[in-house]
Amino acid sequence: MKRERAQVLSDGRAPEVYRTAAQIILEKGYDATSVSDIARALSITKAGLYHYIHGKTQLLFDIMQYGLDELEREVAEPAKKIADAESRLRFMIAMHARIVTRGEGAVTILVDEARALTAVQNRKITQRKRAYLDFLRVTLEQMKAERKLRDVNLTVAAFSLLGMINWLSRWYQSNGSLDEEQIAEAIVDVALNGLIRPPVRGRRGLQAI
Amino acid sequence: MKRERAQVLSDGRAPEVYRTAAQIILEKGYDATSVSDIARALSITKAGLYHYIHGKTQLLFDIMQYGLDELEREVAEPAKKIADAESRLRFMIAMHARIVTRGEGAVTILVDEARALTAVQNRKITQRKRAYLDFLRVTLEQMKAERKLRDVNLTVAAFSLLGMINWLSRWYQSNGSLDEEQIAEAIVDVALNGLIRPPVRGRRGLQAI
DNA sequence: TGCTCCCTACCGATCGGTCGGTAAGCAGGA
DNA sequence: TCCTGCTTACCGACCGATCGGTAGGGAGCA
Repeated sequence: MKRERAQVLSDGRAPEVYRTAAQIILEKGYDATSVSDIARALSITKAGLYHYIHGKTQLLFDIMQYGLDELEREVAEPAKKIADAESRLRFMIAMHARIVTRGEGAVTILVDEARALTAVQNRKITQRKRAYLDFLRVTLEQMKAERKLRDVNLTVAAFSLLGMINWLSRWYQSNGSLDEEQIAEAIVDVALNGLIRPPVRGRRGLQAI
Repeated sequence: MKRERAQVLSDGRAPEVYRTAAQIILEKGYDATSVSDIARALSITKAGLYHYIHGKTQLLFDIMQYGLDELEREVAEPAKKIADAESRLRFMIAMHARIVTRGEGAVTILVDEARALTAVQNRKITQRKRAYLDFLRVTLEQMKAERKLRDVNLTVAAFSLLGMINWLSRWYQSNGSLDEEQIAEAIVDVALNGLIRPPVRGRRGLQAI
């Protein structure tokens, strides 16, 4: 009888369930989030929530897999179509940063909550993470071969990039003075060109002559 | 009568308690660490541990305060004696990175577990964190005034530095191929000079004439 | 009828924390 | 030297609360 609150063209609440769970875990952290918290946010009971999920760690695992799906779909796959290594790197940094600032949560959860997984789950996630890191490294190696890179340690370089990007989730606020696009550009700029002016090799004015 | 197991010049186990707690929280995360876990590692009971601590969150708070003490004592205070802004920045990045790779835990816990604090505790910690960030910013501003900085957003710059440094705790392994000193130098180099070669402004050889 | 979706009611385990109590040591007066 | 008084450093037992998870049932739609 009651037809109120009818889901328009609903094909089930499953997506809503996972989106909501990701949001709450993003805010409070996985351990501090109880299954009841998630259920409450969905206005159902805990037992009702278990209709959609298969355990708390499985839920976390699924969210992380989705985060990796996002990275592959929106960063890695499109990047593979960019032949020039430097352009590809710029794209990857900017796009990855955009996903983090977008604030959907899955990618941030992916990097912050790995400890809560079971050993088996962790192995699968770590493997996919490594593939992403390797792809980033390959791009850096290609740039090195093209003599476009300074003489930097590639491991430090790759992790520094990821550090800058992942750290975004700790300080970026969507209502702040910088929008997502400015942040993405600024991060690319800082990562590639560094903070200080390159030492001047000859005066600029003279060179212009 | 029994004199065995005499603590040589012991002034109590309190330091050991806090060091051990920090190590375990660093490994497992605050929420996943139970008070019993810490007690077990110290070979005392939970009730016995409560002789030394005043609650779980107070323990976390104290560890974080110690982390901030470390940063102030080993980074900020010495840095204040360095007049040149660029030298000061290099010192701060390198020293901060060394504290993280040293692996004592307090500084890493400081940045990773803020959510678990009470509102009052969080305010105090946040205030001290902000003071550290402001000091970093002032140094960047000074460099900007000296025209030593490229035209970068200072907020993005400061947080990118912290991101690179704090991310170290996620990937640095003390038995890896890079030692703490190499990492510190590499991070400074990447942060200040970036990844790519500066665009060549006129050929070197010609300029030498 | 069977399936989806959600409920009430409940479980065992574990959590942070507290209780009363105690063994050992030390300081000082007689 | 022995006794008293107090402190430090712990322990076993227990508490209420909360956790993740489950059994079984019911309403509504196909």
